[in-house]
Amino acid sequence: MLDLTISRTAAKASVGVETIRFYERKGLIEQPLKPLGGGYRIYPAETVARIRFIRQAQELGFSLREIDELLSLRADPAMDCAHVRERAAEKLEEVNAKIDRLRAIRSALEELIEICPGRGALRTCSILETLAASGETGEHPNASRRENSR
Amino acid sequence: MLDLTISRTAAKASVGVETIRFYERKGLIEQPLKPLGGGYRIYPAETVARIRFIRQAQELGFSLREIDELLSLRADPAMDCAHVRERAAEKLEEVNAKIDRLRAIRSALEELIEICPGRGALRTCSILETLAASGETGEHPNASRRENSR
DNA sequence: CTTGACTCCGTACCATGGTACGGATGGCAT
DNA sequence: ATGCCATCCGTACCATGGTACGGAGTCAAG
Repeated sequence: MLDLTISRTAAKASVGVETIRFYERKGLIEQPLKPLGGGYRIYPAETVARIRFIRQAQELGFSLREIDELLSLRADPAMDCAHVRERAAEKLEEVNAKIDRLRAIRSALEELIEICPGRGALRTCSILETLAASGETGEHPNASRRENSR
Repeated sequence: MLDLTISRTAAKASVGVETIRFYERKGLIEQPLKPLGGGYRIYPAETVARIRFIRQAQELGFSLREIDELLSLRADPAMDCAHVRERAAEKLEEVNAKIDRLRAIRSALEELIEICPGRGALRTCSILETLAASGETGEHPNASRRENSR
């Protein structure tokens, strides 16, 4: 198989060359050493998987910083396992919360599809109304002092 | 109940005042009319729900443009129902894809948590390795030559 | 009728996540 | 040895999604 130069790596990972360099600068992927004696860098196949993971995680609303945290979670003898476990559990909570919210949106979309062309379609219904079950939470540490009187 | 001025609306929705103005400029929420005879704008309660939805959807990786599309999906007599249905079905596909990817990440995290502190922990395992099942797909129409767009 | 907090509006600035550009260098086929 | 493309590296620029700021107007209490 052909060596993974940067442009071939980029093509396999479905990103541009500049994106790979950008991730290297950000420390998300490791820049391979230049071959001794000069020449071009060769990337390990794992880099392709890593970039793909980055892009997928981004579409799920994780920032590059968070993705870096996810990627550095590894169970190996060089890591403090209790720490890894703890961080993984936190991430797991976030992921579960996202799944729940996506499921709520999914239900709303399904209801919309079901209602829409059914009969005379005289019923009105938007995503927001369908989602109305979503509860009230706390206030924000911002704005309006003097909440009383008026 | 007290009138929802912009700062009270912002507090209820857990965002800053400036964020509301920004969303108005972008057309994501409608700016209420100023009361005739001058004075401050009063926001309908629905705006709070709308803003909360926007923030949640953002955390799920939707852009403001996409969120606008989601919010404008409504089954009502003024809309072309077949069109709404079609767009809703597209969004539903996206949402399902996101749920699937999150589930894969969840499994990886669970495996990590399970493996990590178990025994001698001599096994090495990262999220990426755990996710290795995620398949290879095609190449990108990118790479060599800088003449492409996205 | 003054004071202090809030609104309104325009414009400027900021962080994140890239994209593009340009000059120097490397690889390789003719 | 000469093109021609790709790599390398630094710097500049860009879009998105806000955040901050300044000045003028508004409201309500004292």
